Amino acid sequence: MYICPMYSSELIKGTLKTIVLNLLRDKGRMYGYEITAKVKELTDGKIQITEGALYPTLHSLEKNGELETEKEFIGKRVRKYYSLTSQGQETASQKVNELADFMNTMKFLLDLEPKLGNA
Amino acid sequence: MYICPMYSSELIKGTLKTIVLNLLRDKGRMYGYEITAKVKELTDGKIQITEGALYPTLHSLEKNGELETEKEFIGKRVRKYYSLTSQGQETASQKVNELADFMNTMKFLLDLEPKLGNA
DNA sequence: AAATATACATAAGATTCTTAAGTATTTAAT
DNA sequence: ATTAAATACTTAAGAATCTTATGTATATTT
Repeated sequence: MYICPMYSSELIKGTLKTIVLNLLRDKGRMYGYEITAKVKELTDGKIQITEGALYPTLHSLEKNGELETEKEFIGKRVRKYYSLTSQGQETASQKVNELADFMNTMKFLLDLEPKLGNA
Repeated sequence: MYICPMYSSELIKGTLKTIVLNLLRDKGRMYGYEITAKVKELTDGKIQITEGALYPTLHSLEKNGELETEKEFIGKRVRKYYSLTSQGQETASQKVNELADFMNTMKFLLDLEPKLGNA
């Protein structure tokens, strides 16, 4: 079995929003730094979201009405907790379903199994 | 079961080279237009590679020594057949393995199954 | 005291796609 | 016969999204 130390960045591209939305759906609310740490932990370091990728994505999702934020002070330091809006809940479901479907298609395409009818 | 008409472009990004290399490994040699048609057919139209994406990718892979070409005339029209170099064979294997590993990781991450040890 | 971890933000540059336009031959439809 | 659609390739402008780097600041560990 092939073991990959870390995935090439092209693969992460396109799945980041889905990862974030799904994690927030599961955990309720999280802050940015926590998301990077959780993804790294859950994937044994194989997916490491950089801050330069994450924060603009979070801002974009918030601007688009998928996420809402609450600020909290931990001592003197600010934390921004993100959670899904109701629209974000729907988007999360759609994105996860689409990715699951895509992965099935890719599996078929890469295995090049004989094509069966859809009946 | 969710059915997707066509995947959002972010998902295709990052998998195009892998798709092309794998198809060429399976078919021996193909020309560009044939690749777009084959992928569309195999995926029921869910993955439609545009020419603006494919041709630059083929040129890039050739420039990088993964592919080699033969020109053939069909009547007065030129066709460029692409096939894998020995380096391309290796790259194809690596890319497919990496993508398979990535999909396993993503499946785990999206299902959020309880983490099991790797022992 | 210094190094590392926590926690955010953002800008410049790279990559890779979409969209569009261009060229030209061949086949199918009217 | 003429037109439209399919075949077949190329390339450029623009958009999206990531990497890399920098900046700021607090908290914890060595």
